[in-house]
Amino acid sequence: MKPETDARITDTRKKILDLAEALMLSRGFNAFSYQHISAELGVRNAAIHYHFPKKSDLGVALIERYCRRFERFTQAQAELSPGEQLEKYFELADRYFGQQQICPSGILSAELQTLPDDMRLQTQAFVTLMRGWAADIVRRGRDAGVMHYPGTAEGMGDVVFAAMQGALQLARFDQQALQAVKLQIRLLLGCQ
Amino acid sequence: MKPETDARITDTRKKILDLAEALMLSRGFNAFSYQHISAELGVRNAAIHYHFPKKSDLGVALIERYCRRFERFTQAQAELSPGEQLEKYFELADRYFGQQQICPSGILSAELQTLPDDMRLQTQAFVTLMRGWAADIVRRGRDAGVMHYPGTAEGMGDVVFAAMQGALQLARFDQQALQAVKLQIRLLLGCQ
DNA sequence: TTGACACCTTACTGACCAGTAAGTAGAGTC
DNA sequence: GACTCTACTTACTGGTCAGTAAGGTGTCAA
Repeated sequence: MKPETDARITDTRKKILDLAEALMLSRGFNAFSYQHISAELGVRNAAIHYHFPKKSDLGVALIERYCRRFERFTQAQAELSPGEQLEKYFELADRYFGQQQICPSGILSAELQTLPDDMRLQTQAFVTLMRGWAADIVRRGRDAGVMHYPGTAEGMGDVVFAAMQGALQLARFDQQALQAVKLQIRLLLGCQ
Repeated sequence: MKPETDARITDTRKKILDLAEALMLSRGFNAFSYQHISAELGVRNAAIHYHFPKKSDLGVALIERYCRRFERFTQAQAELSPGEQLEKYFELADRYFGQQQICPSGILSAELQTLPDDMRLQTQAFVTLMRGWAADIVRRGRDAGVMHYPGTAEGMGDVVFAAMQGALQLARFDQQALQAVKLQIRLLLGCQ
């Protein structure tokens, strides 16, 4: 039995992923290069290719990490009330906003047509996770009697997810927009 | 007095703009090149540079055209009822969806950090137009007693705008998502 | 002490990119 | 028939990009 799995995540590899993540969320996947990363990291270009032979390998690894992280995130929130879960969902967006970034699903779906197939599939999985969680929150909110809205939980979840993704993009022009959209969603869910 | 203004819009120039528009909405501004356009148009690369010396000139011209088009669009709808205006707003999105495209404000805000300054300014103007129109619709809808929602018209307008922008991106993964979001927005506005 | 391996480096390739300079063909003007 | 302007062309530059091949170095295990 080998103690591998996550043991082989070297320091450099993690730093590459961290830098690539920041670059992707602020500039987009197509708009950053291995040069951007290697210059910042103080290594040569080929060092990045050693860890991620193709750029799509880096992209897939990034989204996989998002998926794992988001699953840990939802599991950690599992015991909270739906209202608190919604606020945690909002806090995710706040964190992106604070770093002048947008939601990974926003960038990736905007660039989707130019992404390699493996990245597209992985993106789809990530979007499905985020969408599902939004629907879950509002479904449990309604079941618990603390959220009130017409239509289905899936429909309302999609509106919450889509509006938050759009709000992060809007916030690039108007700093207040994210707050405004969060407030309006709370009002629409009848939980404020 | 010269009869200029729009008279100098040649056929080629218009074709370039049309092709660039389609490319931008499906692939993004950074992800298409003058080669894409010239190959499709059967001219040489430099012909595009003749009409649009820098790529940012083409970008600015594109967004300016969007602004003019959107202003004509809202003026043409001025006499309709708020409910009908909302449906026209939705039809805009349907048209993008039908061509596997997303909203220009979606692409441009996602790529914003990599865009030249002149394009950023123009994008801001376009986003302001679209946002304002969404707020106008729901404000007049409430004033006319046909739409009902908590909070401010600006907040509700932002949610509608952001949700539609997000929905077009979501629709790249799930064909039903756009319909679902439109339906939910109608329900939230109490006009269905 | 030797060999294997992880983790880099140097040095390169070929593709693509935006952008430019100089020339040309045709249409319209005086 | 010379002049001018529009709308291109050919031919090129310099930069950036992802990706590769081959070599070096330090660590660790047998």
